[in-house]
Amino acid sequence: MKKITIHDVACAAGVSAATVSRSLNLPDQVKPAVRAHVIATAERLGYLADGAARALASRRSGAVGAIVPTLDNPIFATCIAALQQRLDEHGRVLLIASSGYDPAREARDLRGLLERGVDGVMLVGADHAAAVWHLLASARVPVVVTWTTTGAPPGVPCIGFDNQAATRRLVSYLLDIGHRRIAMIAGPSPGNDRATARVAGVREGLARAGIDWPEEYRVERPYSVAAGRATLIEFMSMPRPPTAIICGNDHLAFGALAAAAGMGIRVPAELSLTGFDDLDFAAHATPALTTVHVPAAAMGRQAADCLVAAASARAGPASVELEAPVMLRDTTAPPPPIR
Amino acid sequence: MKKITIHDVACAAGVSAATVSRSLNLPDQVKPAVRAHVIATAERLGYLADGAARALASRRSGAVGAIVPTLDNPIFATCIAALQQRLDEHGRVLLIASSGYDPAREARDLRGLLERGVDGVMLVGADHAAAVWHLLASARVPVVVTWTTTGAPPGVPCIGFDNQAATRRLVSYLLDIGHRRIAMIAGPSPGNDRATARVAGVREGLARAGIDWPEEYRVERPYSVAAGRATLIEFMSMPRPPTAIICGNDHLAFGALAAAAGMGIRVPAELSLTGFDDLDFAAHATPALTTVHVPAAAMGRQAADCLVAAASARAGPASVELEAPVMLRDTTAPPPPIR
DNA sequence: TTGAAAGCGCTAACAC
DNA sequence: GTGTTAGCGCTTTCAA
Repeated sequence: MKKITIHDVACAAGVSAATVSRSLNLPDQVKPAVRAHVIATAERLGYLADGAARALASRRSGAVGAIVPTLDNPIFATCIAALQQRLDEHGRVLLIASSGYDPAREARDLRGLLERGVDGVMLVGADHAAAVWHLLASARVPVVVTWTTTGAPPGVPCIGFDNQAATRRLVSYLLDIGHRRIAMIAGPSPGNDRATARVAGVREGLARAGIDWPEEYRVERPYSVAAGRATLIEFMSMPRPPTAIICGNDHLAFGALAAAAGMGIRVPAELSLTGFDDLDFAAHATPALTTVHVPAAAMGRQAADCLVAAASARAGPASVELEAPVMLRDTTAPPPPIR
Repeated sequence: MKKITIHDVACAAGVSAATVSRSLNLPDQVKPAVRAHVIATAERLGYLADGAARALASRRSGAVGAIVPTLDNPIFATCIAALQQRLDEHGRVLLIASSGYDPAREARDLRGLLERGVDGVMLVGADHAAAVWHLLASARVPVVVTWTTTGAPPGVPCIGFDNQAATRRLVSYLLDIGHRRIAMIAGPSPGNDRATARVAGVREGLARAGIDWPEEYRVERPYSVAAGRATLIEFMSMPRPPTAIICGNDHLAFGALAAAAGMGIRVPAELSLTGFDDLDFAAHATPALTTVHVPAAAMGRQAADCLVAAASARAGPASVELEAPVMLRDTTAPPPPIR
């Protein structure tokens, strides 16, 4: 028993292949009775369309690609989950790749996606290898940049939020409640405009208040619980330790929180801690983590809509700026009185 | 400027299209000098192969599909991350779908993947709609079942672990340290053989010890932090509350942990709690969560290898049983003395 | 080792 | 509304 093609269905239904094709794809161009009969026949025969042939003839694949830094961080998984679900509703499938924060690998993976004929691509951040933009341009495939609102080439829509403003607000809040010695455990900046913007936000917030930000209060670490743990110990072992630590993401903050507990440092009474992402568990940590809520699911959904629109009509894809509110919870409080 | 095809490259390089194709796909069937020249020309022209045409002619797409219940649970995201990475190393791409634990949606999504011509499919669990197995069989596509070692149709390899044995071991441990009133917050059983097996493991462990398991000590809840929270309150409000609660996954356990804290119940002194999955944060919860380690990344990696092997050779794909060790941490201890 | 030619299964003009 | 006819861009026998 060999593969069933559109011809087999056509023969069995007593119509032409074109009519079968139309019954399936352009239902209202075919007489209802015929269409019903064709569809029933296709079903009876267990016909499964050949996507390759379809894509070759119609010049679109119905697939969308996405490249994220990693799927191991739930914040990206959440975005991808939403993207996938929305694409599914549009009858599209999702091709996914992860770069591991490596620009070269990203370019290579993008090539792979493009060769598979994706009708659109979602990227995280605006900072990518030149090859990425070249490939995208020469393949003439719609792109959407997420997680940021700035830095994308002209014509590329962004669906994101303002990373810099978010940490700036965090700093304002900490200053308001009395902190002056604020440190930051930032994420890796190479190829990561979000991490860079978050640092800039802290710097900006401090500068606006006329507060100096000593070099040693700012370190760059991989996004991991272990790094957060180790770095908190470093910070708190300084002769003049910070009273508040801003972490580049929630993983770092969880590590810092655990290390503080281990060192017997009470959070928030003795030390304030903030995260970034608002993962599911942030609200359930003990104490509950003050953090910035990243609208991951919303970005995924809107990216899907944007790409589907761009693929069908030439619906001028507009950029969207989403909210990234500070979630004040229980890891922040005024600093202890100065001794 | 239109799309560059293999013919353009052939012309520019002064060879035939066949030679270009071979230079790219079967490099050692072509004289090194010619090959080098062809590849350079392709590069210079910015040639990007058309996957649809390639797939149509060669009858394989280089894509693998995976359907997971949800990507929003990091345990599946971790598996997918590993699967994707390994496929990437093999030059394959990953098409991903999520069923939301809905068998009908799973069948529909599988159809979508199959129509896109995936060369293999990874499924979670062995309990699927009949349509799923039919589709797979008639499309003659290799499948691999993960997360379990039993229940798959003959000939379908499983790369998983023994869910039942895992919770049985958990129960043995709890019995050993003195617990007799053991409750369970199980996950939704419909279409979920893992959840069912985990309940069976608890039942078996208790039965082996000759201990009765009252109906009211076993409830089924959605896999969410909120459900864990609410259910713990229910359990602890019973006239005769359990001294230990086994949660169907870590999310439920986190919720239970938070609720216990809220109720002023000390864990593990007054109540023992266990999870299942061993998410990143399990080790960093306060107290650190005793749970079953699910080898999500290992399953993803091995599933990738299995599918790639099955697609190229007919390498009899073998089932693999992985370890799912109990991670004893700080949420379990002997029950309080009987008053 | 290379080239010529025949499709792969489907869609999209274009006729009828 | 439906059928006919060309390809879509590539791989792959088969000959040379």
